[in-house]
Amino acid sequence: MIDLKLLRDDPERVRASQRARGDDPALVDALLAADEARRAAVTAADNLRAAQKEVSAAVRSATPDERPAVLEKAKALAAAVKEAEAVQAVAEEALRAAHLAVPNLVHPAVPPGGESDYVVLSQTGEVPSYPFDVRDHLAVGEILKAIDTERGAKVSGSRFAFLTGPGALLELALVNMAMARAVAAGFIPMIAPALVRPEAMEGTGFLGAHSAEVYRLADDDLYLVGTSEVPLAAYHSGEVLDDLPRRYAGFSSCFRREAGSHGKDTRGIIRVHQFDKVEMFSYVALEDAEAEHERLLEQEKAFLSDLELPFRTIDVAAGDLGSSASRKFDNEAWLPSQERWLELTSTSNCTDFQARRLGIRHRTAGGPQVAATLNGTMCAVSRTIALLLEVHQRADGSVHVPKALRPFLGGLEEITAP
RNA sequence: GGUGGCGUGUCCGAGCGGCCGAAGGAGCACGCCUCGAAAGCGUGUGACGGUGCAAGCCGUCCGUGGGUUCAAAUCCCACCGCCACCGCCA
Repeated sequence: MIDLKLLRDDPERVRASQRARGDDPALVDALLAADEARRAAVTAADNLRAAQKEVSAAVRSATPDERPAVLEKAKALAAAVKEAEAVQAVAEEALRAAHLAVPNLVHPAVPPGGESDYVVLSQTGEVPSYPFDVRDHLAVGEILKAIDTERGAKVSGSRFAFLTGPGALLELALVNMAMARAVAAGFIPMIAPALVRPEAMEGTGFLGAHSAEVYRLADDDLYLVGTSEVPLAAYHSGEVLDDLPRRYAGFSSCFRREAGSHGKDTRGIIRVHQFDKVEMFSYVALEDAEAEHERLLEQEKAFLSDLELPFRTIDVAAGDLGSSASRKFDNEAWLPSQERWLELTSTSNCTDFQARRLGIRHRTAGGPQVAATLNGTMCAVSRTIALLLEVHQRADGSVHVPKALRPFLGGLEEITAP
């Protein structure tokens, strides 16, 4: 939710943000109107309530013969209050709906336009060339007996896989490495629930445009999270925090229906319904949000560098931002089998948008203030494994293990076919 | 799943249907005392919304949502959560 005070002060800024996203600026004017309607309703109801309180107090002190008349008056006012409160409730609900429809303000530096209008900020490492025919990650994984998608499909359906032998060990190594780095950088490690209540899902904005992506357990009214951003953001919902920043690194399984991606990335484990992830999540003061965003980005870049994966960093265009994000950086690693860049990690600055929705504030000298929230992927495991297998493959099908990962694999320097 | 108990401000904790935004503590802040501190004493100390240039004024909030009533922290209902015991279970 955007700040309504800001909206009243500078509606044109919000309209401009809408245009940058390719969204409808009329939503802004609808919100302004709803805001005004609510204030009118609140004022009317407040005045009636004040009058009712007064008369109500007079009931006690009334003499027996004035009493019936006062009671009569009180009853009439009570009815009027009830009516005014109904009007207020309707106005408040209308405001809420209009409020939810307006996405976060886009940061001024964000490139305008759609999905393809991103700006490349940097490239780290060189695009590799191979003196042999490269295999894709699934082919490598099958040679090494690291991935079994056929049995994944037999047991659970398409887009499910077993990680076997070295694949399973690779996952544990990556998770441990990601956690170790997060801890060293001051993040509190967390094992987060993967099932959450509707409020957590709503509060983080995942039941809006992306609700078709989300698994729901209808019998229990619980949702399977697509990222531990959800439990980590909801963790402090409704709280006033004494001290910021708070930095968490959450590990959880992630579940995605991939409803709109039929036929896309169907081979291997690049796009699966279930994977594990280590996610960084920061709560900071609003004025520190940009610096924190850089910090998260640096963590992500260092992690990928240490895995010796070539990647580029892009500034995602306004039209491709999620509704909560004011700015988003993606790190895209080189996928040799397809000779293209593939999104591997991502970090979003949600400013105070998500926190306002979840009621997360912190104490300042000037009273409680809405916090800012940011999230960033440390390691999305399945996709990282896919890239390690592809990028570090050798002609004989064996795979080089990056130095930084070796301590987490018992010193193993290469993975070879069994 | 069953039975019983409980949810009040930063925390503990009291609260007869109206005089309760709410006693009393603790904590915290400031002041006095002190060479300094502790102790002691005094004062202050919630959030949100509306309105106003402002001081202020008005309204809402006692887990959440409904209901009864002129009037609800207080009575009724539902839900959520916590605790204890029993059953089941990794």
